Amino acid sequence: MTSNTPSNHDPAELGELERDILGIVWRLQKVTAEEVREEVQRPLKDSTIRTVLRRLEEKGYLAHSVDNRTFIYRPAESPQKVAARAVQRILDWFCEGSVEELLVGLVDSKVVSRAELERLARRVAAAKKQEGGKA
Amino acid sequence: MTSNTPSNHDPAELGELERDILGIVWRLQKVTAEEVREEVQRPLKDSTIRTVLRRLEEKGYLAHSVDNRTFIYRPAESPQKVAARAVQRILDWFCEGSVEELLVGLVDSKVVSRAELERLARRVAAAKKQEGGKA
DNA sequence: CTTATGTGTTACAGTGAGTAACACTATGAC
DNA sequence: GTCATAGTGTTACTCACTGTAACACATAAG
Repeated sequence: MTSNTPSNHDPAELGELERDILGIVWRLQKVTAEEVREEVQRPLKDSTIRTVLRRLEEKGYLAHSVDNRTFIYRPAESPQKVAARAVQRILDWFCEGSVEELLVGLVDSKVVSRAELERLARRVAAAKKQEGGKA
Repeated sequence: MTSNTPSNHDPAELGELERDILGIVWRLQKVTAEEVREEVQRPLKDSTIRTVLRRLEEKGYLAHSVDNRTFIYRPAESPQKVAARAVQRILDWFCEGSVEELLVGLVDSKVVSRAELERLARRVAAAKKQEGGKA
């Protein structure tokens, strides 16, 4: 593993533009600043895009490699992972860590439908067998 | 006007002190500024506490009634509801709305155990009967 | 009327995000 | 070799928000 800031960052604390750009990188997987700029809705200067990309990398969301002097940015973590950490924080803050409370709330608020939850639970149960219960 | 910004607020964007105090109100259900102050860890001036309480009310997390000229603060929304909305936003931002993606990520990241998920799904399935399947 | 007690108003410093200019460097054209 | 071009590094400014609080105002109690 190549040194990461060990999952210390904080998804919810991204600004709107940062989220936008992060989303673009997640979608395209490999992008240059120029490409990002074309993709972004707002008309922004090149330096703005690059500043945000750099900050996202500092925060651990992105990584870049250099292709012939041009930076190619890539996600450093999957959206799922980032989202999971975000949810973890919500759990800690608003539900005192009780996943059940949270899930109940999600169903209550129609964020997750019963059907979805059941389907997912089934899927997970199925996956469990294959894995053979690890810790 | 009593007008609230109708559920437009944004749980993740609370500061640390705000979250602390919101947590206290959720725990105690009915509190005065003084009581909050006793509960908070940091040594803060009375006006600080009251400012934060007021801001939390402005943001829609709290409500207050007046008991003999003293403000009694109460939660305006359940933690579950707030948490659900927060999760909804995470969904929108990081999973393009796919609950499944999110839940898979949660299980992957061990935020939610398989067991929990299954248990919850069962519980939800049970609840469904009572409600009579709506959309 | 004076004193507590509690509220309303206002403010200021620190931080982070949005936004960008400008300087620097290396590559390719001539 | 020099010049233009494309791309990066550095630096900065503004705004909004949060933590923190002082101070003025009002009202119930004595």
